[in-house]
Amino acid sequence: MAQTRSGPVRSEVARRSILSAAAEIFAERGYDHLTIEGIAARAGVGKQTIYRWWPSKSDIVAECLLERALLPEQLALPDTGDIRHDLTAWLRSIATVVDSDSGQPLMRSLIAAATENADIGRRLRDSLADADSLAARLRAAAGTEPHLRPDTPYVELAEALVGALVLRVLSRSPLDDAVVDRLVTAIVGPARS
Amino acid sequence: MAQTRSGPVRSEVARRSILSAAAEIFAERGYDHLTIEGIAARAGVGKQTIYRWWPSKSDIVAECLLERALLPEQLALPDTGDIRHDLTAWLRSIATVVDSDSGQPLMRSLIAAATENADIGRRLRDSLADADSLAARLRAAAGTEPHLRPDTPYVELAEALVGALVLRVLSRSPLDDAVVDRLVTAIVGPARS
Amino acid sequence: MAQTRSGPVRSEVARRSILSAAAEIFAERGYDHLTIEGIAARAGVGKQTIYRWWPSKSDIVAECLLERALLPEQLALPDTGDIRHDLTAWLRSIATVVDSDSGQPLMRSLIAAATENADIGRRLRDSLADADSLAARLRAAAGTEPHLRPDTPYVELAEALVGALVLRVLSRSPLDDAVVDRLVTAIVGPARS
Amino acid sequence: MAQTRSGPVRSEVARRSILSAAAEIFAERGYDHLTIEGIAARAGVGKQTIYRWWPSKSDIVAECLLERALLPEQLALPDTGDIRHDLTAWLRSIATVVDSDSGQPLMRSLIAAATENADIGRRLRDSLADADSLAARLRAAAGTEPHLRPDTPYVELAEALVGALVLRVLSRSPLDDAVVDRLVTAIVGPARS
DNA sequence: CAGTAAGCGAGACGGTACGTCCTGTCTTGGT
DNA sequence: ACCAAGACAGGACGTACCGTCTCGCTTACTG
Repeated sequence: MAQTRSGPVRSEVARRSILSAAAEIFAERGYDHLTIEGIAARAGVGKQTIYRWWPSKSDIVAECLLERALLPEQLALPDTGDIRHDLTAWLRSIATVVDSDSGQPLMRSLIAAATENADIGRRLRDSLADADSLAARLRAAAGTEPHLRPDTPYVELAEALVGALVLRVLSRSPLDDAVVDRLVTAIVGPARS
Repeated sequence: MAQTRSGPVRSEVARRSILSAAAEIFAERGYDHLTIEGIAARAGVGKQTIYRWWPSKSDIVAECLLERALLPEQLALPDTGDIRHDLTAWLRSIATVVDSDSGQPLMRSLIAAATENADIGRRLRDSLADADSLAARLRAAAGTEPHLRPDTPYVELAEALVGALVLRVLSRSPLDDAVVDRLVTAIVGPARS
Repeated sequence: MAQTRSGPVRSEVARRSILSAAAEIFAERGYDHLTIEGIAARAGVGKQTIYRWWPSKSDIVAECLLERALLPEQLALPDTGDIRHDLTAWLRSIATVVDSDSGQPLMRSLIAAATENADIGRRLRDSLADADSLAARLRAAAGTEPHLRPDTPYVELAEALVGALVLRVLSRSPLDDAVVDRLVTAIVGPARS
Repeated sequence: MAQTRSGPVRSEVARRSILSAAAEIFAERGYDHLTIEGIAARAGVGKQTIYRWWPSKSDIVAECLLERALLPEQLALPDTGDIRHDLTAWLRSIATVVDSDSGQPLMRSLIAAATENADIGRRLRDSLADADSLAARLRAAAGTEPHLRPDTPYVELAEALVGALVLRVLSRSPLDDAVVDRLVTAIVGPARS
């Protein structure tokens, strides 16, 4: 049986204050204006309490993502049975988030954080394109879409779609409806006439 | 007639020293260890000379990219006529660069720089997927690959491929041969039996 | 001929602000509440400007002493020709300073600073017992005081007197008139009947 | 009748570990590198155990002095009947301690501690010049030394001698044989021809 | 001989200050 | 006018300690 040390235990209050403060500052001012001192001040916490539990600010951001404190929730891929329609709707809802005044910097901040922290990178990929949603839907559509076949590498295809979004964020290209349509076409093939 | 200003003009020597110094430090230590003071010191230049001509360090990096001082050159898409073979070869040569010890951090640094500077983001996209190479080759292959049709949105397809690479870099996923094959399949369709 | 470097020169304004701020805080709160950050804040100066010119806070205090920013001025040994009377008057004026509410901590702070910085120690000794005043007066009195002879080691005798003061400060013993008289007697011998 | 509390009494083991650890660190690294956390760690003791029994680190040092854990023992004033010889021998033995590599910092550390704690100051004075040794010997010599008379204020004279030592430590002046001789002469008068 | 209250080790906590690094602006003297 | 050099005010870094506060344990007195 494991020997547990005695003494005080990690303060859940402090932990949550830190994550909330970090998420707030991140959303308000972006990743590179997110500082340990700022988090500590807003959370009402000593810096050491942060350094005790997280090795770097990117790890705090990663934990914020885990706690769903950073990204809006309405990004789930809908399921009407029509993959083309669902993808279009999903990309458009993403577009409204990403192309908003606050969304662009937020996404860029997330990508910046991902360059320092692999977990954030993976979460960025998975939270959009995880096996249970995007790739799975693509596989499920193999029967109805001639462009998609049973041996299509769905995971890579999903990744490519998400990657296209990332690239548009990085190049500040707008994600308007025409682009959404072309992206859907590029991935699932042209619409049947 | 306009009064032309007197005094010396911009020193080309200083400009090139600065870009070289920046490129070296960037390659050696990454974007976030790249500092104005470090550049000035290595370039043997006053800080003011840097601030006089560039508004931020990301703009210096952007100009380094323009001068081809940062990225290796062998990334041109080959052209044997076989799009599938060419893409595979191209991706593998990218993989050797990107999966090397120095390549991973360098790519992540570039992405980090892109989050601060739209030009870098665009250049990242275009230098890999510009209209004259990747997208053009995809369009040209429309005749031979059944998966690619005249109305396929090549630009977005090319972007998706590059985006997939970016996403793999961010998530530190290796880019081995099997992944390359699947990516090619995802983009240009399954190989004909 | 010496090659002088170009570039900006040390700011006299900053230097004086720092010394004033340090002297104020020292007088108000004592040596161990004197912090580099506190000095910088009150002086309206960056910390680096302090560290650029002084290796430690004790050196700032030493320079304050040099600039006569710390100790009151009325401590000069009077000269009426009567060494016994002059010493008594001088010690009493020191006593009023040292035994005041602010004087005790101030002297202790100076001693604390002296433990970190030999210059302060020497200045503490000399500013009270330097060759031109105390020791010189003792020597000059050799003719009139039987206790003092030409071969009396005046410097050490002066040092012993000052040392007695330091020791009283360290032990928080009051320096009342009776003690002053006994000290004078101990140093220059009993009064002639 | 008072309600006597129950529970364990103060741990003598802990008390001694703390004092030993404090004395060791004090001797090795000086008063300002002596920290409560360092003492606790070396003593294998919780910080609270220290704070429970001592209000500040200077009080720990004071108690170390009481337990004779800090100062070497050989500083007793010898007694051969010849006050001049005894004083000289005593001062020289102090000089070998004080002018050694470790002695100088140790004495300065003690003085630093004394600035925070009156007990240490008094002990510094008394442990060298207490009524039963130095002052008493001076009084006893009143018969044989013409410089010393029955009404000489011995206590202050002893204090002055010790103070001279303190001042030399503060100003980092060496305490060589010539200085010792002059100090003795200053205190007990010139040697008889 | 339980109950219970204090001492103990460990160490998390909110803080303060440290000394360093870098930012972007400015000043100086040289070319 | 431009440059190399670098001082300046300021902000953040990551570390060291402070003194207080839990924790779970052991110990010794008390009813």
